[in-house]
Order: sequence, then structure tokens, then C-alpha cells
Amino acid sequence: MAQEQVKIPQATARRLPLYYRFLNNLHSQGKQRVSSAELSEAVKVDSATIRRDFSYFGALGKKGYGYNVNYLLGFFRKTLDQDELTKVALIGVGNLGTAFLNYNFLKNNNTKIEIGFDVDESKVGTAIGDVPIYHMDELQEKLIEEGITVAILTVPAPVAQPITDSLVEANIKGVLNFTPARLNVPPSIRVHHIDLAVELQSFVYFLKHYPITEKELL
Amino acid sequence: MAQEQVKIPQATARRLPLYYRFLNNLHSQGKQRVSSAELSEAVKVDSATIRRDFSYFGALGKKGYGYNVNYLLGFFRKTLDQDELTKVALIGVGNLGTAFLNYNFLKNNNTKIEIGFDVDESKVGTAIGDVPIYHMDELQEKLIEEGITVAILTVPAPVAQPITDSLVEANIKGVLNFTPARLNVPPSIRVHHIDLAVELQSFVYFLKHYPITEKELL
DNA sequence: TATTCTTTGTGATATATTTAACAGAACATC
DNA sequence: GATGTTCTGTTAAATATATCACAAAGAATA
Ligand SMILES: NC(=O)c1ccc[n+]([C@@H]2O[C@H](COP(=O)([O-])OP(=O)(O)OC[C@H]3O[C@@H](n4cnc5c(N)ncnc54)[C@H](O)[C@@H]3O)[C@@H](O)[C@H]2O)c1
Ligand SMILES: NC(=O)c1ccc[n+]([C@@H]2O[C@H](COP(=O)([O-])OP(=O)(O)OC[C@H]3O[C@@H](n4cnc5c(N)ncnc54)[C@H](O)[C@@H]3O)[C@@H](O)[C@H]2O)c1
Repeated sequence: MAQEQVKIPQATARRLPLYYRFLNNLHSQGKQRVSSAELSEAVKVDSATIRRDFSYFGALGKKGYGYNVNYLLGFFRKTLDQDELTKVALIGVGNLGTAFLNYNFLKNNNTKIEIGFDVDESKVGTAIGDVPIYHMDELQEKLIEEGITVAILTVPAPVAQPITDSLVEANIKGVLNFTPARLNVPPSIRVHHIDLAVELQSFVYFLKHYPITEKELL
Repeated sequence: MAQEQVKIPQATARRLPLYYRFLNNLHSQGKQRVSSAELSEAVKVDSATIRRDFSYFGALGKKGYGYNVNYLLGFFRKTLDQDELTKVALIGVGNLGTAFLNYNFLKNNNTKIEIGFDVDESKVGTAIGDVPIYHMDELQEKLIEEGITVAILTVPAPVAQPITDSLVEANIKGVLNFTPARLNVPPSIRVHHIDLAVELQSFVYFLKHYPITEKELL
């Protein structure tokens, strides 16, 4: 739970996993060094932004050389707590929930969905991938027992708030919410919304209303 | 394809579908008027931000009264092209693709996945929801035939780039990319990435490194 | 009608993020 | 070891976004 000396900008924090993933690719290709320009091309982030992002953590590179892949990878592994597993619960084993369980973010080796919950009796007692599905009645008990503090929410919107209330009672610290509902939680709980219907609609809006500018065409 | 007088900030554009959805809820509850403060509570966006967002479109409200739900709804319906259907193709009918097909963003009544593509012979020829699945060999032909210019990409990462190249050839204008691959496209094509593994990892990073601040606790 | 209350729309300001540009450190080569 | 080249780290500037705070318009009330 190391705290940075100086707070990293949120925009930077959101890019860290992306950098990490790409560094892993480079590493498995046996690459020794990489420049901010190469990274930029690969992850589609401006090279100055990458250098600035890295610089929040100190001087990780060498002038005239670039960055050492192994060193950088080791650094990010620690920074992103890659050696510590965060156990996640998934609530709502429907279309989206089942897709997540099958996928289970296997390539993130620091996060794993450990347990699923649903009210549907045909799902309770089964397992998807190797993740067991329990009934909602056992939510609090199981979460506390397993010490799980992160939940992915993929239930119908109308039940999202009451379920969130139970999650809070079960001592959860964060909810990754895929439902359209906007959740009320105490201020100590973090909620991120990923609202796929909004994403699609705003994408279509951008397509229609934001034609590529002259500048972008250069 | 109406172009705004003054360009709407992107951050505003991303919130529009959210406002629209909530206004629809209010409307179906029979509510006549709404203030920026009420909207704020419901969509969890600062009320000043909401007023500023709306003000880009002119003076939509009345001082001392708020906003008329019907009027606002009608306004956003036009602005978000709710009366014009955007047909979407989905490439890769796997875990995630199947979830999207079953859901099919039914409540967005301006977008619909019309057609799916895969290479898996056991899927080709079937339909999910009412969406027919075709073989990738027919990609270009079908897309052009149906006049589809938006694609959702849910294929394995290694094939994402070559498939994107075919999509570009088939005259696609936008790709909503769920794969971890960063796509190279000509500048006239818009790509949005939704990288769920990155979302989960950065969420976990925030939980560990950004404890709720004093300010947020007030 | 007069008075009070509510709530918008926006100027001003604060905060966050991106990008340009370049001095200088270190590498590579001869 | 001198010279030219590469590429970082960072200062400065630009851009983007969010929030404060309040005048004034209009609603509500009496
Ligand atoms: N599937 C998508 O592509 C998609 C896209 C955008 C948003 N969403 C949102 O994600 C959420 C899930 O979507 P879905 O398509 O997977 O829905 P779904 O209906 O397939 O799955 C919902 C699951 O939640 C379970 N459930 C219902 N009530 C419950 C309760 N009280 N406690 C626990 N589990 C309960 C159901 O049994 C079901 O298994 C919805 O809110 C939806 O709006 C889904
Ligand atoms: N499922 C998730 O929860 C999840 C989460 C994060 C990211 N992703 C990403 O989304 C993508 C899809 O994930 P998934 O879990 O649905 O995978 P999946 O393997 O279940 O589905 C991929 C589908 O693409 C099809 N396919 C393979 N090659 C193809 C080709 N050349 N042309 C057309 N179709 C082809 C396969 O037949 C399969 O149906 C992957 O890139 C994955 O990394 C998925």
C-alpha cells in the first residue's frame, strides 16, 4: 500500500496498466531497450506524455539511450502491485457477467474473480471457469470470509442500489459498476462506472458531429 | 449531420447520452420540470457542470423554474439523432460479443447491431437475438450491401489489426475496439478503445493508492 | 402589486492534462 | 578523446475541464 511522495495525476495512473502490458510484450520478444518514441507508436500516446508520466516516478531512463525494458518492467511490477493478488467478486452472472467470468482477466496476474453471486437457482452451485457461483443470500458471509473488497456489478439496473448497499455492509471498498444505475455510496467507497450503452451512443455522436479535423489529417 | 455553431467540448458530448437517459426516466415518471440540482443528484455530475453543458446549446431553462422535461427531452432527441438509426456490425461472436448481441443496446433506440461476423463455423449461419451471424469471408460484401459504417470489435487481439484493415477497406468510419490491440487506421477513421482489463487494473490501482481525501469526506 | 424565493446562465477562477521545445546527458563512432 | 547523434527530463505554454459565486430573470406567495 505504498503511497507516492507526490500524487500521480489520475490521467497518468489510468495509463500505467497500458504501459505495463506493452512492456511485458517487449520483454517476451526479448527486447532490451525502448524509447519513448517507440512506446508512443505502440500505445498511441504522445511521447512527451509518456516521458512525463514516467518522470513522476523519478528518472527511469537514460538520455541518448531510452529505457531499459527489464528495469522499467520491474519498476512497474512493483508500482502496480503485480506481486499481490486482488481478489474480486462478481455480482450478476448474466450475459456480461458470464463473459467476464470466462475471460477472468487472466493476463492481469494481479486480479482474479474468485467468486460469483446470483439469485438464479439454475446458476447457483455451478462454476464458470473455475469460479464458483453462490446465492446472494450468502453474499455477506462469503465476502467477509474470503476478505474480498472489490466487486464487479453486472446485475439488472433496478437492483443495483440495494445490492450495493449490501456490498457496503459487507465491507467492500470499491465497486466497478457496469449497470446504468448511478450508485449512492458512503464517501469512503470508490465507484467507477463503465456504461457501455453510453459509450456506444457517445461514440456514434462523435462520428456524426466531430468529423476529423484538418489538423488530424496532416 | 447538423454541425454545432460552436464546438461542444468532448467532455460535454460524452455526458449527453447520460442526460438523455435520465430525462427519459423522468418523462416516463410523468415529471414536468427538473432543476440542475436534481439532475446533479441523479447523474452524479456537479450542477454547475450540468448548467454549463446545457448552455452550449443555448438557454434551455428558465430562471427560478428549472428545465421543462419535455422540452429538454425533445431537444436532446434531435441533438443525439434519436430518430435516425445507426446500424452497427459486431466482429467476433465470442464471450463478449455474444453478451453484446443478446443485450443489443435495446434501450438506445438509435443504435442497433444488425449483423455479426465470425470464423467459427459452428456460429456462422446461426442468429443471436435476431442478429444473423455471417462468415468473415462475407464481411466486405455484407457491410457495403447494408451500408454499415460502425463496427464493434470483439476478436482475439492478434487478429484485430488485419480485421481492422478489412473494415477500413469496407468503408467503415468508426471502430469501437474492445481488444487490447492498439489499432493503426487512416486518420479519417475514428477508433475508441474500451480496454476492460486496463479499467480493472487501474481501478485496483486507484483503490490502493488514492484513498478518499479529506475534501471528499466532507 | 409587492415581496420573497428559486434557479438559471455565465464571468471569473481553479484545476487538470497535454504538448512543444530544447538544454544537456549519455551513447556511438571514428 | 573528440565529434556528432540520440533521446531524456523538464520548463514553459497551450488546451481542456470543472467549479465558484452571483446578478438577474422569473416563479411563487401573499
Ligand atoms: N450485456 C451487455 O452487453 C450490457 C451492455 C451495457 C450494459 N449492460 C448492463 O449490465 C447489466 C447486466 O447486463 P446483462 O446483459 O448481463 O443482464 P442479464 O439479465 O443477462 O444478467 C443479469 C444477471 O443478474 C442476475 N440477478 C438479477 N437480480 C439479481 C439480484 N437481486 N441479485 C443478484 N443477481 C441478480 C440475473 O439472474 C442475471 O443472471 C445490466 O444492468 C445491463 O444494463 C449490459
Ligand atoms: N470477455 C471479456 O470479458 C474480455 C475482457 C477484456 C477484454 N476482452 C477482449 O475482447 C476480445 C474478445 O474476448 P472474448 O472473451 O469474447 O474472446 P473469445 O475467444 O470468446 O471470442 C473471440 C471470437 O472471435 C472469433 N474469431 C477468432 N478469429 C477471428 C477472425 N479472424 N475473424 C473473426 N472472428 C474471429 C472467435 O471464433 C471467437 O468467437 C479479446 O481481444 C479480449 O482480449 C474480453
